Amino acid sequence: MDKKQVAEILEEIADILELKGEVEFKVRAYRNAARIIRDVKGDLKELVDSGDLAKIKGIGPNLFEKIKELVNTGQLKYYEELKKSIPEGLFELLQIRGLGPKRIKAIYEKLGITTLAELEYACRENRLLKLEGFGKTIQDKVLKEIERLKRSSEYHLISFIFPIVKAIEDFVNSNLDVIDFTITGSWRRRKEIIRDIDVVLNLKQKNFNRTIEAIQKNFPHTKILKSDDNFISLHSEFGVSVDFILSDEDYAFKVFYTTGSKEFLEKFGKHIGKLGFELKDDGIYKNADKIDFSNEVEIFEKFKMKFIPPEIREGFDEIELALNGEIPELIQEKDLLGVFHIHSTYSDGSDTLEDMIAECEKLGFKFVGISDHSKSAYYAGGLTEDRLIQQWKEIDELQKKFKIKILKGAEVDILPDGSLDYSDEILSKFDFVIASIHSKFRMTEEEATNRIIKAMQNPYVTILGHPTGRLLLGRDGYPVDMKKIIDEASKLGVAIEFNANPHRLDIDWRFINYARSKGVKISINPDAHAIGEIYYTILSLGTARKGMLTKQDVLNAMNVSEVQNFLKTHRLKK
DNA sequence: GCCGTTTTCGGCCCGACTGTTTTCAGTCG
Repeated sequence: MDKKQVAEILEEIADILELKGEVEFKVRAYRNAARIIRDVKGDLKELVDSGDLAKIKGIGPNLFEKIKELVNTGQLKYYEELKKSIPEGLFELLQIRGLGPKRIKAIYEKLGITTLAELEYACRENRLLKLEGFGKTIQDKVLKEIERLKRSSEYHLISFIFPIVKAIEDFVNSNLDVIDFTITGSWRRRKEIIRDIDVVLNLKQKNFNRTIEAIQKNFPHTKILKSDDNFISLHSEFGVSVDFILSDEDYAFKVFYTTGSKEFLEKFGKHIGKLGFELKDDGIYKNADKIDFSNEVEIFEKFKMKFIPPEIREGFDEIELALNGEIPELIQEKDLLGVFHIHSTYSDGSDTLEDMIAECEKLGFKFVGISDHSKSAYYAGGLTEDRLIQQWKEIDELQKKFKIKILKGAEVDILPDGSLDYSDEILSKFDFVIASIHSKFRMTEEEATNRIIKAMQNPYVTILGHPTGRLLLGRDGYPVDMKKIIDEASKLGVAIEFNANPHRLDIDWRFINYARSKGVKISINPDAHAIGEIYYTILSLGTARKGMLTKQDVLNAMNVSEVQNFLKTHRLKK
């Protein structure tokens, strides 16, 4: 182990000690030692062997022994033990400028936050404001910093990719002379997390150099990673890799092929192989002849398949369905008639009830379901019964002002024993109730599943909120037997939320098709804490479509009277 | 953690800056 590596470990020990609240002078001793090791002249191993290292001011007996162990064995027991004593994710938080060990310690101890994604989510819910010594400025700064850090990591949330996609579309439209272009890859398939962006270009003049020039002119901080005659890969200043794929007559094929997924293409290739065709990475062949396609639909038609929407090209049973003409009509933006799961300043939202409602009306929705947190969610300023009554009064007043139908609801905490955070008497007064878990995540699968099922059995619960509690790129959800929960929801007539917040996208789309096969309604909910978040409903629709959702499967694709009817009969049923 | 010694434990760098709070705490360099 060389000087640099040893110094880094000593620094890390100092970080951990600081996070653990050790006396600052001990921490300083480690930092000091790290600097000494980094700067010391001569070979470190010789200095250890001769004992000369111990003579340097700042290296006492204790540090000398630790450095000796590192140099000789390549590891350090003390360090390994120390690392285990705090959550790994806390190290990431140290990268945030403006957050030192003291503040991270507070965030960890008071809010239980251990990862960047959790911290970001907490900021968006204004939970940092609740901590002593924290204010809006720090919270905003933290958010900005997290945004920066996220750019350097490998995978990205769709809310991060979306504006980049927009920027690329604008760039292509105004700078390149194209016949057509498509952003393909996992973005087109609306995967829940995305690594890079693929753009297939069909240029009027196949001028490769001019394309590169235009890119460099518009994005001066962009680095071209590699390029050849029909491929430009760059690390964009957005912090994500973008590949431009230049096409010719093979535009349709390239769109098809780069959309993927790998699993879908494999199955597709296997199928057409049986028919005497071959799928290669540059085209579809019959014997030695490449087949021309003028658009993607033709590719499917050629093999007697119904068009498979990109979102469901994941290598499950979509090819069989397409061959049988059984691809369902997937839900579209225009089908969404309302939104549930809207927070306001009554609990942890940033915008007032009136502003949230006004925005929903502006977006063309016919109904809006208000659902602030329940009383136990103290971290989110959950509503006591008194405040609830106040909110209902305000809603009644606002209803006179707005055309959009306002539904009174709540996001009620499912307590650890599966009971709910309001009495049945209170619950009966809501138009709808979303039940979600926000506390005590550490459970076995059986415990979590039973906790949720018990909550769903309450006659007033209409929607199960974010069923696993996962935060994408942040933390795994609590383990649940999702099929069992869906079966139970089916029996009880409870709808399940597809939480459209890009951090969640929970229920996972992989279970949606099963839910719809059981007749369980899915509610596509923005879980909005600010007016700008209501659009999550639209942004995440594509990921919901991956579960083959149709209009008939979606609770908020019903009109107002249908929804009211659903809510009413649901209670009678139980 | 280390240092320095009045050899047994008290002291260990600090000012600028920022944000929160209204006199101070935390971070950074």
